[in-house]
Amino acid sequence: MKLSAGVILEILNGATPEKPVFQVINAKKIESTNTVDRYRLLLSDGEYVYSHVMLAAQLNKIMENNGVPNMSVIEATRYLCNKLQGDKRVIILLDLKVLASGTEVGERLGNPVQLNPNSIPASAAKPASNAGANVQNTAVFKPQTYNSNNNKVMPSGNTHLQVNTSMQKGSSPSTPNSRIHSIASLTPYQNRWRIRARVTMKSNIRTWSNSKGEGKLFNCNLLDDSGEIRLTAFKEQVDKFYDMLETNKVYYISRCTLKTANKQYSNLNNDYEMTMNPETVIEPCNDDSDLPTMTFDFVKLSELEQCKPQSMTDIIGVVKVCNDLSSVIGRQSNKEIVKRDLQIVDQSGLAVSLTLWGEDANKFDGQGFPIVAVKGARVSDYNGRSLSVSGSSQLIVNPDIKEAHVLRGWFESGGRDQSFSTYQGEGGSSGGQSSNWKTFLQVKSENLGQGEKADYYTAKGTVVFLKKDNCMYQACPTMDCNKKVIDLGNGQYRCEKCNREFPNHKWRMILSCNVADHTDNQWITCFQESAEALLGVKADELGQLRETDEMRFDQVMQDALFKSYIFRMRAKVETYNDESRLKTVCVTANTVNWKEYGNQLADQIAQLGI
DNA sequence: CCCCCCCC
Repeated sequence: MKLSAGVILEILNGATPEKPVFQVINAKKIESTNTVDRYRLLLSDGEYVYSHVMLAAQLNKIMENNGVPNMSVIEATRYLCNKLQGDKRVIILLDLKVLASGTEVGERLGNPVQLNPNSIPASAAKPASNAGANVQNTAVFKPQTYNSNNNKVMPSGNTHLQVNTSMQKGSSPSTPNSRIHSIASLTPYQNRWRIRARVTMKSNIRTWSNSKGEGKLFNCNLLDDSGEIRLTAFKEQVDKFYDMLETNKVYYISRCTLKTANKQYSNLNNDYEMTMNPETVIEPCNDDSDLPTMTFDFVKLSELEQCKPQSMTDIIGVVKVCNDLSSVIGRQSNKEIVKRDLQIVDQSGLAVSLTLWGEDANKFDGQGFPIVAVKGARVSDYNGRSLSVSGSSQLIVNPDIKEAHVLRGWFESGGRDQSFSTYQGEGGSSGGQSSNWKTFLQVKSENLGQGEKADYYTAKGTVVFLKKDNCMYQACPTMDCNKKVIDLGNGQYRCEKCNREFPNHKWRMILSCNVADHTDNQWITCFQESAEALLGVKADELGQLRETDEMRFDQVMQDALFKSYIFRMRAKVETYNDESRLKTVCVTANTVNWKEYGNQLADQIAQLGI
């Protein structure tokens, strides 16, 4: 009996060969309370064994009549391969024919090896997959485990996270609750499982309030030697389990709700995540010495280029520069936040900025070139690429793991003296500043400003239109108060914000103008300084002109047209009266430095790679 | 059911 050797890989890579022949190594009933039960198969093609295989529900009858005993050789008359979130693929058998019963075959055919669903090798038929995909799964450093309790690096036997204990050992329905499942084997299609896992991260309790309601929650990350998963508790379950769950301790956990993880918010290597429900059972486990305490999926600093901005990734580096504490005012929170910028380096020859916030920043000691590992660092495209330790990140200083020792060895034996390259904003040199050069067409086609945060970009543009109506107003003369004043007519001007009258006012500008480049045009708003730069006149002087010499005022507006500048812009969609539109504020407008701009163009041309 | 994690 001949299996279609290699056919699993072909199917997973998009091919649809006719009537492939497989061996069913094992079948397991996945019971469901809210839909029909399904069967999950461990399928072999003689070369590979694949575990993400489901049987269409209409074939359940065959299974129930024991029509496909283990080791049966089957022909898949009809089948399909579905892509799930995270590029996972599941093969679904729609129709099958038993060519030889397992009772006759009796053994595995060939010497198939388990295929890791997280990293399916390409076959000749592999279609182009999406570029820029999360590179975490292809990190060059293998995930390692270590045990912080005894500070010994444990042997890394856990690099393959696909091990599915329940499938490999077969099901034992007589004791469904006593057997321990591996985290990697959990799917939303099972409802009877129990894991034994270590809490590697526990968040604070957070509250929320939005249009859908309000409540409180916390998450924690769970780890066993097969993989990791995020667990979230809401409301009642927060009260029930928050104190009980402690970081670094091990628990038996069962009866949580599994759902597909939103990769945007999770840095864990799991397609699913768990939510506690009223049935959830958690018991402490004291014998925890065998479980790993932390896994990393390190990405080299030179590989950050392939990480999408706003994604999370695990990184490790030597702190070459530790800057002093500083603080910023959060744009949305409007509160002062303490931060510290580090510059970290690794063997890949890159130096990247890593920002610590709050307590992490406060207590960080940069003496002696410490090594920092961050699980779930946020990647941003500021200055090309930079990193930030976010709330769900875990920062570990001088971790006792193999990668850290290798890094230390490299740094001490010459690494510290080598020169490092840095990421640049698009277009290369711009005095170390993030430039992010865009044409106005790119601004539109790339949907700049459509995200949660404002987008900054640089563009060369020519002023083609100025709205002179309402381009300036009489403002409160108090420093830092730019509130429009009310002309009381008696020579007094009232500021509602400062709640007082003044004998004078200052002039403030809000200049709407249209700027164009060779691709498109853009309406922008220029406030005081940038408006003065475009008009070549101070606001107070222009205000005088407007009141005393309208001809010359108009002339100033006229003269400002058709001049070119390098604009620094902040773009953000704003919603007003249910209508949302892109608002672009000019941060600075500088006269064109032609030598610099020429170099800039030359860089862009070079990047075309012609 | 959250998903904010900040700045240039």
